Amino acid sequence: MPELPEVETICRGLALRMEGRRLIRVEQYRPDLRLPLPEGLPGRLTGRRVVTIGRRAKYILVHLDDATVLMIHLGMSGRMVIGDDPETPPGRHDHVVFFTDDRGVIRFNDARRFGLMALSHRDALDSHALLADLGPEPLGNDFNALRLAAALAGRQRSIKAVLLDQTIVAGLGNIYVSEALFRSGISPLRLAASLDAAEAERLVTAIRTVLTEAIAAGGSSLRDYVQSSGEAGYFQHQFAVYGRAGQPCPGCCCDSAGTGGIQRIVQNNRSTFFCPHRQR
DNA sequence: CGGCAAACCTGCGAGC
DNA sequence: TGCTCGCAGGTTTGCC
Repeated sequence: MPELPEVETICRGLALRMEGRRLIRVEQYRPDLRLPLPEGLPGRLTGRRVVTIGRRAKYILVHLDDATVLMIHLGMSGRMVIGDDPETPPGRHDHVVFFTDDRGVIRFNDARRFGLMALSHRDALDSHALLADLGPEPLGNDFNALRLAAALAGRQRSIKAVLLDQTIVAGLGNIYVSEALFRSGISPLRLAASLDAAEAERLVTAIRTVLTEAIAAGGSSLRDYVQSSGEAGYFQHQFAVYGRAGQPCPGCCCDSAGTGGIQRIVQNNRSTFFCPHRQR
């Protein structure tokens, strides 16, 4: 479900509500999500104070005052829902619920259970198995045209598949890959190794701007994503291609002479949306 | 190395 | 109304 902009938006909402608060109770309603939940999870969190909420790729990182870090991945359908009534009983698909010392309630809700939680120690976080192989943050200084070009060199896979690979760059998902490729004018079908330096540069710029704009809009709300506040994000109204098969390409607006509009194709078993006329 | 399908699981909308 | 089908923001695994 959520890609980097949605996770970033959720983190910001959680930070406002959780930083500085003590967890006075944690309830767990099932033993597993995509993976087993950590052994003794409620006991290891109860009584701890939340120091900061951070993010790495699509992981929410809850830093606690004993140097424990709770790592949360939302999978496709996971949500972190903030409430203010500790008496409300858990809803359908609420799997873990956190209660704070100021009567706050944060519910991890995940219908499909593709999400996961794990625990780490602050000092071992970067080498944790879930994070160790992740590529650079696309909005960080380590992500630039030179590095991307180096990562693409020799790759005989489509640029679409490579951008979804979290070890190349961490945080993009199916929506923002399509949007970034559109903005850079590069076809999703191109082999990664075929991009030249100028195209890598355009792609880096497109990735950074689309993510930045999406964060500013509070993410994209399709089926079930909402911010922790319950509000929807609104970047979906700015999609150029995602989910717009058959509609006119916003970049070909003055050329109505049958460019075919936005096409939907399937790559690596996932939908890709693009304009074959504009993306080469 | 890379493509491809399936797996994990539930919900929703479309079409009959 | 109720059924089946296809689709969904992610990631992993196994097979060719």
